[in-house]
Amino acid sequence: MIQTPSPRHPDGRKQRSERSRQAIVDAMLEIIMGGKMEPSAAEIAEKAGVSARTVFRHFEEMDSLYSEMTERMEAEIMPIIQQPFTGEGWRAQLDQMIERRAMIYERVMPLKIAASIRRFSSDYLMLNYERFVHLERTGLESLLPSAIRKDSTLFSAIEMCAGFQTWRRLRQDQGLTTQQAADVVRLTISRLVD
Amino acid sequence: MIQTPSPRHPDGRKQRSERSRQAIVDAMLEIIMGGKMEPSAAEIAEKAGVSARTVFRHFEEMDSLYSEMTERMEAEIMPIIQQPFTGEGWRAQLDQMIERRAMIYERVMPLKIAASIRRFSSDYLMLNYERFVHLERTGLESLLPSAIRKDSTLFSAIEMCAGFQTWRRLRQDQGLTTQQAADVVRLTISRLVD
DNA sequence: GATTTATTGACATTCATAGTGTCAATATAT
DNA sequence: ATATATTGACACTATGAATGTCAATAAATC
Repeated sequence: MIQTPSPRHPDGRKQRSERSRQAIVDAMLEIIMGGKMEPSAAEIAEKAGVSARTVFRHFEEMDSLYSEMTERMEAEIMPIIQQPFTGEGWRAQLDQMIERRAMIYERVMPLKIAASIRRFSSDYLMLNYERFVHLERTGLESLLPSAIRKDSTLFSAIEMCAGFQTWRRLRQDQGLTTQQAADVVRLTISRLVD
Repeated sequence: MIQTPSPRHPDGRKQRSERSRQAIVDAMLEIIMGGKMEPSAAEIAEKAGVSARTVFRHFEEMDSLYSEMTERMEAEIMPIIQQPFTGEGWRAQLDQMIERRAMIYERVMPLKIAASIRRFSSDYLMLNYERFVHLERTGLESLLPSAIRKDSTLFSAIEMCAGFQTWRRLRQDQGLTTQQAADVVRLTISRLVD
């Protein structure tokens, strides 16, 4: 990360550099959101309006680019995740969490898929994938009553239902709409906790 | 597929060719089952004890190799799938189907993952992926009573629980044992159908 | 406006992978 | 011994990830 000393009017050359860098990440996001799961550096460069050499001036390797993209995505969804629940009681809060996750997963789906299909050839992406699954689990642990948490089969079932890959399967593999997918997750989880 | 006229004693040269071909598919399976999700043609050739050129003599492209691997896998699991259910009633048969699927999914998991991470850059693998999901669905449709089939939310929930990607998530992402994963699937489906 | 400094473009290059053409080497059949 | 099929070895192309180098361009300074 470039540490800028924040002068009164920053260096125009440094601003140009930062514009290039952001354009590259923007291009990556646009290409993946547009449905191409495996953009090449050349494609990203072309969309960003820079040369391929410049892509590798700003990002040491493709993994760095995925990393920046992930940070951008997480910066976007963190405010949603960190919002306190308004519901009274864990059931109402669980409902809210499911609702939020549906929205979040829908938003980041192409990016998550793009990263996940590369995870076997990238230590960084594999660790990041595992970290996300871990966050999914701890998010539930912080919410569910101890009786459910202690029942590992039940807890794992809820964790499975509330995870990104399950959402992706409902939406992409089973072809459900956002509403239908949300209905399926709600139904399954309600049967498990009741 | 090579159409052999089945002579009394087949041509030694043709037998040699067939041995090479099987060695290549065997090598592919061994490398993937050994945990390397993205074997290169060079790696496959080396393990098969043939040259890389020979790999591309027998298989026009890598997709053809995945195709043969898939056929090999399906030939192996078809007898299990086609076995008639012994249980009385759809609930008992559903239990048996879940049991069989757990076994089948466990067996083919590395191959399925290896194929699935390439599906966005291969029409063949994408179609094959979608065909598999379709088979998962129709397998359930042939078994479940019409009341459940008509409730699309409920049916989709069961379909989700009984699918390969859910099994993969439980085993790989959530780190459950085969037994624990089967317990989760049984619990979730029993809550849905009861 | 000239000069300096930083950023980028253009190009050649390497390495890995998928894939192909060609010819010699080897295995098998006659 | 000769003919035929299969394969190995090698050179090659294309694509993608990545790097080195130098000129072109943009921005800052004098």
